[in-house]
Amino acid sequence: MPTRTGRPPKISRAEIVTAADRVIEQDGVAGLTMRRLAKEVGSTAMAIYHHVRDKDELLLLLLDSYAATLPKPELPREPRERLVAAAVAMHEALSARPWAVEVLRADDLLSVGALWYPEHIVDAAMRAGLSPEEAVDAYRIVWHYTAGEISARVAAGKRREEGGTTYRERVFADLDPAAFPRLSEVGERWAELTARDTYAKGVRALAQGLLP
Amino acid sequence: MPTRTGRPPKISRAEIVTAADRVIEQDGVAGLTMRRLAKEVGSTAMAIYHHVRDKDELLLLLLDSYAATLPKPELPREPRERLVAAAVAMHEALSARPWAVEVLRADDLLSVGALWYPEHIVDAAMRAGLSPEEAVDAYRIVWHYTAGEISARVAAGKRREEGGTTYRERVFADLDPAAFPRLSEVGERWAELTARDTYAKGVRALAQGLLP
DNA sequence: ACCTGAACACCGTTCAAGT
DNA sequence: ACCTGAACACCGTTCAAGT
Repeated sequence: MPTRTGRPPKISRAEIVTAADRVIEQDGVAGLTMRRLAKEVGSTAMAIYHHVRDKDELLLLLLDSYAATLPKPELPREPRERLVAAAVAMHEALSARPWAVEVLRADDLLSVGALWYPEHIVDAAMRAGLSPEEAVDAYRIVWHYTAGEISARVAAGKRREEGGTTYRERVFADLDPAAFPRLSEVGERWAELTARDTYAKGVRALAQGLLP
Repeated sequence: MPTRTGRPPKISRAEIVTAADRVIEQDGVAGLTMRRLAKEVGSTAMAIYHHVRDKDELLLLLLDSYAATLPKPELPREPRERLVAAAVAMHEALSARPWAVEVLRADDLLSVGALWYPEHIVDAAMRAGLSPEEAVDAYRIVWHYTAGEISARVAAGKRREEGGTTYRERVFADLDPAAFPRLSEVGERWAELTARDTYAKGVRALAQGLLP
């Protein structure tokens, strides 16, 4: 074992990661800047680059550290219910850290610690009788739906925070009933209807449509 | 009609919008900066602010101008097929301008000119026998899936461009077969399997699961 | 009325120098 | 080996001044 020499470190990778998590909790991902993070760890922005290659790597570290804490619930035996339960668990994990979706969108699969979810969704699909290829398709379809739902939820939250009439409201306000009879029919109830949580409904539909 | 006085304009809103579309076509949304756009219209960044409130408004204008050009295909009569066809058309429209999803994620509905899609998806769902509430749920679920699929596609494209081993590949490389038997089984074929276009398969599953 | 240039308050990151 | 400060090359946007 080589003797470590030189100046002893003031900050560690672990410290940086927990500080970053704290910053995101307070100010959102957009609030996580290298300078702000430096302040949080009581150092300078440039010191961080000595422990982490760049901001992207930091986000991946953050992801892994969060993934490690995820619960691995007992899943029902019946294949269709099993798939739905695993998907709902994945959705819950992401709901707690919605920024993770933005980081993960790059890959249609979660980080190391979160492989549990795809594993069990693929497993459920295969237990239901799908081939490996079909099971992977099923997982990806569920993932796209899940990621899309979370993204919309995040965006809707931001919109509500900012307040004011949204583009959507203005669009609905001067809607031509002749051209859009169905949307006009729903009309003003749109906001109320779109606030409902329909995630589970969607996964159940997917499970029914995808599994034999 | 009041007489317009003062310095005649050198650039117009329409010019700005078409220039912005050109910039995005060449350099992607990330490449669309006010300074870059100014160069494209042959003016200064600040001149643009005289025609457009801010960058967000510019993106909405861009969206509307694109939406106006969208085809409105004849749809099949049979409700389930009708829903699938409308969704596929929406997916195609977004595939051609993937940045639109990023702008639209804010609202779970398209811009004025693109209302055609939700209108017909809701219509198909109601023709199939769903209540207005259920039909809106169905639309939103289809929208989340569609947006998620496009986002993943965009991200995958970027990843491929940048090249090099991705995080995902590294994750798969040292996969514990005991902990993740199903994923290990698929293993190296993952990249090949996830490259397949499964959008239509997903919508068909949704249609089957959501409609009576 | 429309356009311009300089400037502000930010980014992530590099570089050369310190301890 | 680790940290620092100054600096670079960017952002979107504001402001005061020009034509």
